[in-house]
Amino acid sequence: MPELPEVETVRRGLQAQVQGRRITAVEVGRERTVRRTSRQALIDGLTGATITAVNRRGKYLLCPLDTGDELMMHLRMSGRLLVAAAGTERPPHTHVVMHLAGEPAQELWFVDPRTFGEVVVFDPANLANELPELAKMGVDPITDGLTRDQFARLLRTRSRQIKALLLDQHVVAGIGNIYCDEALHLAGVRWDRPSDKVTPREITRLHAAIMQVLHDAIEAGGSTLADTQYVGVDGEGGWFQLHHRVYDRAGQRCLTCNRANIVKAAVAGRGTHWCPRCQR
DNA sequence: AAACAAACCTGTGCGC
DNA sequence: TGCGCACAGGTTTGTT
Repeated sequence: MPELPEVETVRRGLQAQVQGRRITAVEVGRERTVRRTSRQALIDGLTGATITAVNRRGKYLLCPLDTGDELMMHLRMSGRLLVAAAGTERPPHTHVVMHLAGEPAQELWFVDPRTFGEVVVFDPANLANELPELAKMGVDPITDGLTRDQFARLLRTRSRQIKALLLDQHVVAGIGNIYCDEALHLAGVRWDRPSDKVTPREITRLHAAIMQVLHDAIEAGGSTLADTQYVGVDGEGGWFQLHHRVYDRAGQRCLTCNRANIVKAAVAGRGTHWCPRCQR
């Protein structure tokens, strides 16, 4: 579910609501959510700690603590982070609850029906051992910045289908299925083009498309689909889904050429949407 | 090395 | 209305 724009929206919400606050108590329901370490490790690592910042790299939320450790939260497919008044009835699948010091008395909930998401406290000095995939993460177009030439080099390094390369978090961090399809359509590039055969002009267009779609989606608060799985920390959804030009529009007329219909096919198990007329 | 399938789970939407 | 199946924003792992 949540890709870079959704996670960034959550990050901003957390920054406004929980940065600088101390965690007074922690409850862990389902242990699967803290499988990277353990229930006790999370409780010990967070109780009494103050969240000093809320950062993001790709789809990873990273909160440095005043203890020197860092809190990492990943929403995967169905995770949600919600800030609510202490004592409010919790939704089903609330697996972690952090009680926050200060007024008003509030709680931070990690809610996750499919339990693919995770929450862990780690030692940033030992990143390569404790979170190896984060240590090898690629460039985040928003957090790190991504220049057109830097992007061009990433495409030339290897020959892979462009969609697979864009989705590879070790190359570019944060792009998921929705924004990948949207960016490729904006740029007029088909998903199965070999990355090293994309022309310089197309690289320029694709780079601009990625930056634009991520930027616009962040401005719109992300995409909330019909199942309302994704929402910000206040429970409000985003509205970028209203601007989707290919995602979830299979069979509908392309909004760019107004002639062909959007096609959807399963590519490596992922739904892939494109316009056969606009994308070559 | 690249491409794919399956796996991890639960909820929803669709066709019958 | 009810039932069963296909499918879903992510990532890892194993197999061609």
